[in-house]
Amino acid sequence: MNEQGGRGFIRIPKATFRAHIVDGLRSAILKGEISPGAQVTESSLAEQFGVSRGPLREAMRQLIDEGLLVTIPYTGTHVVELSVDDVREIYSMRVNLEIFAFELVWEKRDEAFRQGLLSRQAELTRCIDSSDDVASIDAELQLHGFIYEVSGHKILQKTWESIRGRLQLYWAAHHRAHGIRGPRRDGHDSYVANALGESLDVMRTEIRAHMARGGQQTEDFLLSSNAGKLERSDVQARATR
Amino acid sequence: MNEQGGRGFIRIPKATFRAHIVDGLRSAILKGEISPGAQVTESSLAEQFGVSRGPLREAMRQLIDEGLLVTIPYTGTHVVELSVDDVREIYSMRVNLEIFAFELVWEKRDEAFRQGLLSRQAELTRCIDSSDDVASIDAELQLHGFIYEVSGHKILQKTWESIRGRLQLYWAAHHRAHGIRGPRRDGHDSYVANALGESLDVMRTEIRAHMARGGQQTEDFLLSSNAGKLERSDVQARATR
DNA sequence: TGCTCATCGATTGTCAACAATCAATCACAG
DNA sequence: CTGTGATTGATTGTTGACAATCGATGAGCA
Repeated sequence: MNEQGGRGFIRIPKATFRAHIVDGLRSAILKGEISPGAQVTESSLAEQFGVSRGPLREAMRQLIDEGLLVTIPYTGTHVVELSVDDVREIYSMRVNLEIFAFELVWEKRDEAFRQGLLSRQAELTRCIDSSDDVASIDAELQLHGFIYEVSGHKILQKTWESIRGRLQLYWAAHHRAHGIRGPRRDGHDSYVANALGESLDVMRTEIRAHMARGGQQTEDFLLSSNAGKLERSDVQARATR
Repeated sequence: MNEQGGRGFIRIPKATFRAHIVDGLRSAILKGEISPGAQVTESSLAEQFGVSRGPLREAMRQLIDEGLLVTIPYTGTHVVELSVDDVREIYSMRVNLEIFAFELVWEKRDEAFRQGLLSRQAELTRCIDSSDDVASIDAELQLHGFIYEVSGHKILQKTWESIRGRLQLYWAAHHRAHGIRGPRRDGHDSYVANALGESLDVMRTEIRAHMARGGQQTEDFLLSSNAGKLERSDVQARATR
């Protein structure tokens, strides 16, 4: 894990240390600098971030809430491990949430919506064409997240954010394991086309198909890479939020 | 998980102060002992619960995440205020979540499911008949929550829990303001009947109608009781999570 | 060998004091 | 009287030290 040279005396990092640490730690987890299953201790992280255990503790608590960390009282805290069931749940939930978001947005689609969707699609295409896998993961999340933003539904948005982290974690692990990640560009082309199309029912079908493809691919990866890790379920069973 | 018989007499969960405080504080908020909009300070609560500010702070952070508290850095923390938009969002989200839950459960409905649903309906009816409004709120939440439990979908369950608190807060405030709360018993009778019925589509319609009734009732209450409270939006605009 | 139990190191949980920030107040000049 | 800037009290943010708990280790013994 790389320490960014000393600790810059840049005041006003974020209104509070906690928010700053949350971003840094989450980023480190999603970038794979701390691999799934690895233990993270408050003391070492506090030293790395140059703060005391207090704010760091609260930051970890938030990441536990986001489902990126798992903790066992008085014992230890680990980066969450991949689970096939979790991935199934995430994708089935995504189908549900994204259809709901489109139902909210459908009648309010305007030129700005069209532009926003197309620009994000273009960015995603660019990242795929240049084989920048890490950036393409982010671009894909930006594309899908756009719908939730436009919906203006705060609870829906927060729910999306609560699963986005784990989704990104799965994708990032998938990328590191398989070298190439390869999201289906034509899949997103038809996704965007239908999102701008005439029929909401067609879009519903598109979302289900879109998620089925992505979910299946991720499941296959997990089944192959997770064989023989039985202690994980044991850890999760005893874990508390 | 079964408790090992060895020394399993440690009755109190007492695992951590934080969990205990979260329950106590949330209960106090939902019971109205701290009214919406009231300020809660860490020091006074710490003294009240007989603990230091550390664990209490983490407990508050969790309730902030649950949407029961709102905090402004370095300034203060308040019990969240009712907002018409929030209620709209909660109810629209509930329609979505509960339909999803029934889609998951529908094919797996068995005798245990039927029994669980009927017993909770009976409990709700009993509370309504005895005019125990506070208990009927809890009973209604138990009835609806049962669906999410049975679904076995952890993310869906957590999402439901993340809005349940605010829903309960609204209902409790409604009850205190109007004296009588009066959930529609026949509404729940048809709800349960359709939940045990043959057609999933009918159940979808039932859920939409059920939420429309409850949502409209709560909205009317908020519009009448919240007139002239404009500074609230100001507070929420500056609040951070 | 195989089992029990005390011990030890590691990690999280808790505490009380100190620092930073904000909002209200008040003196004061125009 | 009105607006403005310093002051002050209140509240959250941060810190380092101390306590409680857990899992592993190894000694002791049948």
